[in-house]
Amino acid sequence: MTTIKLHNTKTRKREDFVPIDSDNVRMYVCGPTVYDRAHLGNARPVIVFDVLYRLLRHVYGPDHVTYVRNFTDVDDKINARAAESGRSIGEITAETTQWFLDDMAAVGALEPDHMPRATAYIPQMIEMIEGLIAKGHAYAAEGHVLFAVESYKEYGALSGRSIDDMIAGARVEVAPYKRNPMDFVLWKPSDGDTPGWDSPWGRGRPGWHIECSAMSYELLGAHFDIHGGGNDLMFPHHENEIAQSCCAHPGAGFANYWLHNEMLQVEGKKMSKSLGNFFTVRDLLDHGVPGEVIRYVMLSTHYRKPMDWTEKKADEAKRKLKSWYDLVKGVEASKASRIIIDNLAEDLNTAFTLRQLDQLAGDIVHNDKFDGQFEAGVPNAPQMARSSSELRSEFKASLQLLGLIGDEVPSWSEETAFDLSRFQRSLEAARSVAMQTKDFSGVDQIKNMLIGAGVQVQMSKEGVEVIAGPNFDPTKLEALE
RNA sequence: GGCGAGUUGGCGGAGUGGUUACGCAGCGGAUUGCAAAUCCGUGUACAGGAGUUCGAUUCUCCUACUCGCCUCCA
Repeated sequence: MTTIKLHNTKTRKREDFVPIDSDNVRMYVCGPTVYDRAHLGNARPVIVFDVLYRLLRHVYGPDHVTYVRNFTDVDDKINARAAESGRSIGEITAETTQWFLDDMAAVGALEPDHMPRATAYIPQMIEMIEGLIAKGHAYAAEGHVLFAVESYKEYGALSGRSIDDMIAGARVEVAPYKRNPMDFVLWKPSDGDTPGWDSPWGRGRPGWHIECSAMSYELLGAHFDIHGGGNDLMFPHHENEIAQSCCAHPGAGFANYWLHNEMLQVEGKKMSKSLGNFFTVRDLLDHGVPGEVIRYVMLSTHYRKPMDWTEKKADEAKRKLKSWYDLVKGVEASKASRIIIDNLAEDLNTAFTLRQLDQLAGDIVHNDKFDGQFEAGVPNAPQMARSSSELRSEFKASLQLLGLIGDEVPSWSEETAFDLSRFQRSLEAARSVAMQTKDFSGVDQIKNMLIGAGVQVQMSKEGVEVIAGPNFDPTKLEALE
């Protein structure tokens, strides 16, 4: 069996992944707060952990992996959005949740086995909070319930901070009811305009971190294998999750492996609303960047390195994917290549995996030249180790494992339906005349106009081929008529 | 201020204690009326300094620089 190696943030080392129960490998990834379209940065953890999910399923079997990714549908950002738009909270979260699912499906992400919504787990959160109070890890004050960070001596271990360090440069909300400035909210009171639930501390709503602790416990238990998310969540979110979960279920262990993806940048700069280089996955899709291209670009950088989104990368990815898809049209997938699995098992080395795929593609092209010739008795033909069709099936399965293709080649990669045949005929006619007269000026004129319209013109001894290129513009051809 | 990641050829981006992935671009060639496409060939790069070592781009330390998180945001 393949040994997967993962970089564990908890130990800051690359470790062999050993599941608690190989019949049920359990992974929790922090999902979105549903108040708006997912931006490109949101897609990175989704794609990264989707690759891990696919790899785990491949290694342990599809029925032996449980992947949970939540929707946080109670949050002050949502409340603010509702207030400013006049729409109901339920309407906003339902719409945004569906957007997220649609957009993530477009970038090839499988749906997790469970996608719990925070509002469906309020009783479990209240129960957990009550338990924390009972054990002396939390206290109620002025309608709030706060987690007492000093009650948990491991607090800060994941992100490598001490409570004292953090207080020094603290940007924490100072509140008179906090025993320690780092104490964070488990429950807070709601007024008449904010959503709230009845609780032992009055009508209120949960703080940001408790939902993940409650839902992971409910769906995966007190001890599970992998917990993932963006590295911006490391502190405070994951730190607080650990504090809550480990104090609520002492000795259980919570998550064994913590994985964090690095942040995304755009053209070398941080993507942020204030810098104006902020865009959503939907923006890209609507501007003709296919989901597979987004995915390819994401996978071309290792997940623990900052990834720079550039248009150039997207263009290159598109070209590369097109050439790959050409090789697997109508091909039935077999088993993914060993070398692809092995590279993914090395802490998800997707960048190297893409290079290996390209190698496979090259092998297929090379193989095609001699395929079957030896068997057919062609003189001097080399015997190929494997047939081209075998290689293609393996290649397709490898692409599928990475989520870069489904059953069919994506339609965007097919050529334009625009009929170019009459241009081809006139070019052919002009060329055959020119071959006699040796005056190619007329041929070149037609050719250049076609090229100007984004058409790829290929002339050889066998004939003339015209193919719509990536920047094909039919309107420019009309001037030719 | 605290925490963390990184610095590899024109660009992107792997990897390794000793034999210089790979992609794109470029260059040379084959091919072509010319091109395109394709194919063949071609690149001695690892921030700076010190140390460990027979030998370091790869390990250790220091310096410089870049980036991110601790705020909206993953």
